[in-house]
Amino acid sequence: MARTDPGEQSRRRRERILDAAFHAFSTRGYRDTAVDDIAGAAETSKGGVYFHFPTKDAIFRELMSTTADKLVAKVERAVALETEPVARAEAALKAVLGTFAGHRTMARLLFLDTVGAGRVFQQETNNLHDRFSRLIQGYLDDAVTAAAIPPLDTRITSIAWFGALNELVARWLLADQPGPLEDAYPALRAVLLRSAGVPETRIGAVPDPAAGSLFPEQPR
Amino acid sequence: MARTDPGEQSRRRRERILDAAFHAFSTRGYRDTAVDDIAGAAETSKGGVYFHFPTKDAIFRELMSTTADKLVAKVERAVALETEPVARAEAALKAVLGTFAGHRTMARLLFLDTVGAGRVFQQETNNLHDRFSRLIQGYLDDAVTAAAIPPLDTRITSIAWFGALNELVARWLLADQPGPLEDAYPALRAVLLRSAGVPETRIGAVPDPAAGSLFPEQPR
Amino acid sequence: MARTDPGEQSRRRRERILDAAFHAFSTRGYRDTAVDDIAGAAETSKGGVYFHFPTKDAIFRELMSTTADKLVAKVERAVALETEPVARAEAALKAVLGTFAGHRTMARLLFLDTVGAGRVFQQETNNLHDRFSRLIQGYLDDAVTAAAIPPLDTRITSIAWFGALNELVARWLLADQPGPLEDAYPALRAVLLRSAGVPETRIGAVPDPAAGSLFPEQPR
Amino acid sequence: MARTDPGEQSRRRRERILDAAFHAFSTRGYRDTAVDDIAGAAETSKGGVYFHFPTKDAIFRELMSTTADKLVAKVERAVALETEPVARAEAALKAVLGTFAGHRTMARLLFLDTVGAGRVFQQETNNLHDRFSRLIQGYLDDAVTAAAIPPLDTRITSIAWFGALNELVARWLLADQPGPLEDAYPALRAVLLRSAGVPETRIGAVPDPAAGSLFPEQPR
DNA sequence: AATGAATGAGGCTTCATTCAT
DNA sequence: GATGAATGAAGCCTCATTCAT
Repeated sequence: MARTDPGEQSRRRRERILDAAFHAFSTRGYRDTAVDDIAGAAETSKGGVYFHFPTKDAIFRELMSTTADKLVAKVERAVALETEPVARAEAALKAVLGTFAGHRTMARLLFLDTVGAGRVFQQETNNLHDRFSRLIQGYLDDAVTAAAIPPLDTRITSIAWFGALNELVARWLLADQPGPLEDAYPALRAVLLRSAGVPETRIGAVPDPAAGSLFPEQPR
Repeated sequence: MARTDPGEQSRRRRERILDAAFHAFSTRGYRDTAVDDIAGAAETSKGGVYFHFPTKDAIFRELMSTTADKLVAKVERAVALETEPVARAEAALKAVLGTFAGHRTMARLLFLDTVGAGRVFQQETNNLHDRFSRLIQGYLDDAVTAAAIPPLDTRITSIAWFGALNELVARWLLADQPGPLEDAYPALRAVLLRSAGVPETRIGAVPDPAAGSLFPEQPR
Repeated sequence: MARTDPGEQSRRRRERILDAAFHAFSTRGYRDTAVDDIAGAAETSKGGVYFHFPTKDAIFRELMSTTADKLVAKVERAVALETEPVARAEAALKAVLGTFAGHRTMARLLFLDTVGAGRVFQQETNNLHDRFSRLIQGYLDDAVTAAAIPPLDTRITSIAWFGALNELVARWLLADQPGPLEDAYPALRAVLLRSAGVPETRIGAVPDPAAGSLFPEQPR
Repeated sequence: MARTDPGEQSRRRRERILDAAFHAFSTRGYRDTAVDDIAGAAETSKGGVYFHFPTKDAIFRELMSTTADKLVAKVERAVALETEPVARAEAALKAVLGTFAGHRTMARLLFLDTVGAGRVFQQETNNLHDRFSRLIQGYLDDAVTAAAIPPLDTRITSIAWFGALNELVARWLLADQPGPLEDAYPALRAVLLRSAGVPETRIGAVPDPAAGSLFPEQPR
């Protein structure tokens, strides 16, 4: 009689809660999001939320890790299309930037609120950042091995890359009326490739962006 | 005959409160620090805190801005000792890293908890990061003008620099048993200078650090 | 099969809170009643109170208006039983006095604490008093139209009536060991009817009260 | 050397505090006036206030009684100028109304905030109202004795008079844009004299006021 | 599975009063 | 006499979590 498995509906409800939480956390931050808000947005009740998740922070944690999973997968798919080491690094960079450009709230969740959630989540944050920087480090190591770039401290370099990316996205998120995030790509690419010692010839010319397009100067 | 000005003691108490708040915010974060905690640590009462400050976030704001002031002043003093553009940038970098190395909690306050404080402070955070990245941008612009480095997008580059620095410090703060922060300096210096197009000859050789000294691999 | 509607119990609890608040406000006044007191008296918790009402003053407001509603309804029912204008006015008077006599605390809430609640409620108070005096004014206007009383300033007269009533009740409330409130009815009736120009013959003889029965002289 | 008695200055300061308190209590009410507010307005410090008065409510009490004293004295002076009983009552009425008309804040203090101050002051209020109604009662008793009015329950009547007066003043205070209080005098006089059985001939014609002049109907 | 109601610890802020200087 | 600083008891409200139905 049932058109859907038993449990199918439950799974759907669970998903609705996650979506609602995702949106709420991204918008208002962890501390400023009440479980009631999530329940309301998911069109269920507080009790309903607690049926599917043991605590508020379990929701947050799950969101953090699945979101990161998605992003990592996306990066890996993009990287797999390239073979040349530097091109692979570029692909990773582009994938990340492109994803955030299209999913402002995802960026917000991953990059802005991790600490905001409080000390409980610092380990979580640590893991997340670690995961990403090690992903980058892997590509850099490959490039070193392939002699595409000189030997260098790939640990520090990958941290620097990730930090640079992070900061750029964060500032873009907080800016009043930012231009498209992708506008920053050429300049960022140049900065990062240079920092890893990629030869200038490989980098090529950097097109001059419409000055100030990404972060218009606000009169203030 | 009074050994202390009138108000001298009051000022001292105010300072004690700020110190206590500084430590508490740095350790536990804004949201997880109760005014009672601050009062207790400052050996006064809640009412005493409220005599000196109108609200909890006024304390936070004052701390943020004076701490930033101190750091900026320190950087400017260090930079003033150098004349050659790249050397100036290096001095700035070293000053920041050195300061944080010696004041772990200051770093924590400025770099980790800004967002944690909640959306009220995002503007504050924005200002802070902006201030620092523009400081860096100034030095980069000078270097471009002096032809010490090729023309480049100094806005993006300075954001990248700040982000790289930020991330490095943050990871150092969150690491379990990190080595001295200064150990990271040579590698970071190389990465950043390269990213700005400083010629390889000017950068010189990067000493090989004791592998993994800064972030010892944790079995996990 | 449930013996009680869903929500029935909730409504009961809500009512219990209102009752408790009513009693507390009437006894100690708005400012001197803590939400904790209300919760305690309603055998629930502070949180329970806040589940049913958004703020403390929402409770007060609801109490004010429903109490006034009840009283107005009572007066209107009593008045409807009479047709002759002066008799209607008398009925109204008697209904109010009788209600207060039986519900000391209701009187207290409506008449003593309105201002005590603070300036926020002055508008509320204004409305309440206005409502009552206009009710009276209506009856007086009818009486004028029916030529039962001479033309007069019914606005001022109704205010005077309400004030007289108010003061009498207030003094009765505050007196140490007052006699029954109804004892004051004959004299008050005479005073008010006379004030509206009702002919002496219609008023009739005023029975001599046991001297001082309402407000026994206190040695002091 | 001193041009003023010792203590003269102190007395002046005390007076300044009372004035400031008077204004503050009248404007914001007892509970919403902080001792700091009083100190500030009196251009002294909190400690200064506590040098002159033991507690906040002592200030209030003193203000209440001296203000009442002044008003009583004024009434008695006005009454003393008349000999005929009804005229004396009229004089009292006129004096009170006239005083309030000129001292809106005094009225506010005496009539609006007495209960607002909380239960501590209910006795105080009781005394105040009692004092006034007995003053009136005295004049009514004289009038009865002089056979200017028929025998009646002067206690209840005086309470009614006071209540009527009180309510009229209160509504005038709370009205948005009330006309001059004195405009209400003729009608109020008529109401009250009639209520005490003063013959219609003695009352005379009541001039028709500009309709609604005292309480303009507000569209709402 | 879901709901709404209840709980109670904890947070920020206010303010009358006290007191050392 | 006066001042500013300090105290601490309340007060209102929020919210993660639990639970009976």
